[in-house]
Amino acid sequence: MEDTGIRSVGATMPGHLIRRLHQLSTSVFTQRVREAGFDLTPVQFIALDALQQNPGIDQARLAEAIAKDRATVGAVTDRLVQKKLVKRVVSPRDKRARELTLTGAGRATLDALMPVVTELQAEILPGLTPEEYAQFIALAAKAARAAGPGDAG
Amino acid sequence: MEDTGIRSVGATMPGHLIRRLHQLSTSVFTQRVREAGFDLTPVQFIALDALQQNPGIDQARLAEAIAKDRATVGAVTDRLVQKKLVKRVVSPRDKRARELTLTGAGRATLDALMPVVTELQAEILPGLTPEEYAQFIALAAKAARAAGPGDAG
DNA sequence: AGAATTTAGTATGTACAGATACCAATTCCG
DNA sequence: CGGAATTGGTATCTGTACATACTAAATTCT
Repeated sequence: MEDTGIRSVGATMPGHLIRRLHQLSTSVFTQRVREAGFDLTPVQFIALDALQQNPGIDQARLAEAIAKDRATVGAVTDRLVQKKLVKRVVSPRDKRARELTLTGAGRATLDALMPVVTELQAEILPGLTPEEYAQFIALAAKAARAAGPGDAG
Repeated sequence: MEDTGIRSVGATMPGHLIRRLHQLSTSVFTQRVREAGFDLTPVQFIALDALQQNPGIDQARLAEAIAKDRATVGAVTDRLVQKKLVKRVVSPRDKRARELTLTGAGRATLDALMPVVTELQAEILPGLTPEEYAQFIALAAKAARAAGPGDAG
């Protein structure tokens, strides 16, 4: 790669840095998961994880757990149902709600992917020492916690 | 908000934390900018900033500067041209390329927004002390630099 | 010069992500 | 109990974001 003289932008802007890390994280995840023989996005994975930890919750509850809005979760759920990783049934207690559970395939996918995802996490923040990595996680978690669960809507 | 017993997910996963911060950052930016009387997304702002620093570059060069792919930059540029913040002309040297420059309105928008954006940055990482904030920026910048400019495409 | 490769931009398709609006079902409250 | 407010889900719209594939133009290599 030759030097084009183009200066990259936003090197000290937190928003831009976070956006960069976000796309890096997504691309590493998608690539490694595909190499493992699966076709699953980060959000789909997080949703499966949330459903394993909270079986039978409805879409609004899932949205809360993974910090997305209802419309997004509806679309993500559509894809997971279509891939037969999640079962969606109308709640007998509340006809508006749809209760979500992992299918056998969903559980199997999550089990197979968990070690892959654990291993890929270091790649998401390349060039950091283990101490720096831990520090970054701690700071990010603190900021995310301070932001609260309901801020993004 | 009452406790529903739903556990949130991914509290130690860097990818999920980064995704959370990304949405927080976007929502803070959009809200503050709208309050200032403008209708501009974070990516559109970064693009304007890049064009001010590198007037006359083409879309591929802009994509490189802001770390997006050509297709995305094409769409973003469409909107900036439509808003009359950017002028797009076919390069006389290379008939494939389109040279981009800020219009007067583009420069004015950038000037008006710069202090707003500077001020809003602290809000993107709430609950961090100034030292922690600086630390986070340093770590994020280090990781982004290690990732390299061409990794996400 | 001519063929092969690379590069710029666009088109299309998929997938988040939030805003808004809407319907249906439920809960709240008088 | 019955009207009002809330809640769950969907539909639509805008805007990233990337993959792939395609055209046209430029560059490279023989």
